[in-house]
Amino acid sequence: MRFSQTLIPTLRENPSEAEVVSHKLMLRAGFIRKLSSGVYSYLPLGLMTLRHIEKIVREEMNAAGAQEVLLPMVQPADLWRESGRLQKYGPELLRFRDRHERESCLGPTHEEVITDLVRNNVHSYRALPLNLYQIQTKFRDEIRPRFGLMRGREFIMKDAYSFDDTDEAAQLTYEKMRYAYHRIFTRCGLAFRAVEADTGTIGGSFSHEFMVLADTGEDTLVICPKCSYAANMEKAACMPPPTGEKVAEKPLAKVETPGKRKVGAVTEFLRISAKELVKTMIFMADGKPVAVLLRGDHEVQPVKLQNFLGAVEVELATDQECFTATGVPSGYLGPIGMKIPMVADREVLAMQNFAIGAGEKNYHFINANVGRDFQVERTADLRLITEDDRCPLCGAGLNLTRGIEVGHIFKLGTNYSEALHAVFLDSNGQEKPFIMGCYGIGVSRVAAAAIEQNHDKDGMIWPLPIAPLPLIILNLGVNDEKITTAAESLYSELEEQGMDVLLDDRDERPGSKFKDADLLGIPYRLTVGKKFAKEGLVELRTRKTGESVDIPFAEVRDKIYQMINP
RNA sequence: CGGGGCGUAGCGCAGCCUGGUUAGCGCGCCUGCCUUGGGAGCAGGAGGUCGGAGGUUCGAAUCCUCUCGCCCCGACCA
Repeated sequence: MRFSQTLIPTLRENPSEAEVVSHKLMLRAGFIRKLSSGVYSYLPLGLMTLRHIEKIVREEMNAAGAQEVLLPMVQPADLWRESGRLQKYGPELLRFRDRHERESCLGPTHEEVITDLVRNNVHSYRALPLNLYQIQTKFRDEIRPRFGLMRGREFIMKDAYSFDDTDEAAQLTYEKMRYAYHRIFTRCGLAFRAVEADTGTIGGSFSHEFMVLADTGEDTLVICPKCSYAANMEKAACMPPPTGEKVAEKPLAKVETPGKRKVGAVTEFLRISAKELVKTMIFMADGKPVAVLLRGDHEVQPVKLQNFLGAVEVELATDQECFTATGVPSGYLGPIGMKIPMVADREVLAMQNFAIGAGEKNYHFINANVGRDFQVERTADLRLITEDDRCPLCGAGLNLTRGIEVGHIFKLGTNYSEALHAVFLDSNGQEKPFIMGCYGIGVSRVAAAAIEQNHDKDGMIWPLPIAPLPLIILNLGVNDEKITTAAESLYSELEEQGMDVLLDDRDERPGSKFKDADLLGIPYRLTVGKKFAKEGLVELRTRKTGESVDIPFAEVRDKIYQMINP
């Protein structure tokens, strides 16, 4: 590929629309251009990277026994009505009518279509297990697209759907996919972790998210450095509190705390730490108030509370809702005399002689104790895990890390097969719904995540397997016959050997070529310039390390070939 | 949808508040000279319905109304 003849519109300055580094760099390096909000065109270099990711995905999916298909992007609304998701999915599902006034939608995902395909064509346990995947453009009408390819409305996704006859078989399929995903992201050259995730509204027994580790990631992960434990913050379990030494219970006392409402103000006033106070927070769970008791320095994890209560929606109550529900102004709420259902975080049980709101304006109690002063019937792990917590499996200290979700695997069970009546006959002639799983990889997001994880101030630094090309050759003497001949012959020989090479044959000054080569992040760079003219040497530089070596021209081909095709 | 901000040349911006010749600047682009190992220099040049529509005015990039698009924060999410 010749730089001069390829559409690589590099930009010297950062486009004002971009906020995150992958977005900025993809625009600057001429990988993508925006058409409209959340919708991007892929230019040659961007597409080359996507193709490399896709190739790895295909190879590993095929190796895991999955078969590639390509499903329609335009889908009939009736199918979505049948699964019940036409209502549930909400405005993220882009709907429209065709010329015959038929209701249609753009596929944000393909559970319905695949289940329809399978129910019409697979009827026997003999055909199972079946695992079908596709690499397709999805459209989700996101409320707020942002961060370039990281959260576009249109994006490329690999999605696979598995169909099994028994739970054990489905479990095996799930494990195969988990293994395939490990191989895929490893082969992409990315640092990642698989974490336990909340199954969310999809339900099902379990789910793992594959997270590319990057400081700029949107999600926070909890990782144990000693054992294999890794989880999403939403899911991360907190160890039950240690049953410490019991100390003597002090008498409960009421103290005036005028105007002290926030934890910080109360503890400062009482000269105690937040760990010696139990705060009472009111949440509205599907419209009904619930009081949550929590150690002063902890925070509620709403998803845990939601799951514990079996609620669809959980929200922190407003001050008004608090007062209406309890008759006490927020800030002085306490468990004693609480009129509404209460639930305590487990950690509260380990506390003694702690402060609480008195349930009366401008007063708190000190030296309160569970059991003596009030009862808690329901306790659970409800709080957000912190850096001070210990691994729930092995007890080691935990690390919190940022990550970007690039893959998600779910065991779906029979949710969709039952809704769409997708059934088969088992060996006993019994009709049964397929046991399904679904497995997604955000292909375009992988590219963005790779940049978030691998870049420096000069530009991208692509891992070799997914780089648009492995090598760029800089001709620093386009007006020098000797240098040009050498660069051109090197280029054509390597291309003949089947290697993708970008030849910078532009009539630009050396500085510009170096800057662009860095920006594009191509792993290896060969410079043919004045050192060649004088001494017959070309410079080989590694983008990641910045290390360079001078190599006699005659040895370069072999050296390159070894490095790039190990 | 709520809050904030921005649309002026391919990119980044100034000008707008306080209306007044031909709308500027840097980068990029084209031509020539010169230069050639980390985004050189000189000279010349092309490129604008000032997002769009309507209004106020002798006169609108500038003031008013409407509208479209984009970005950021929040709720939501691969």
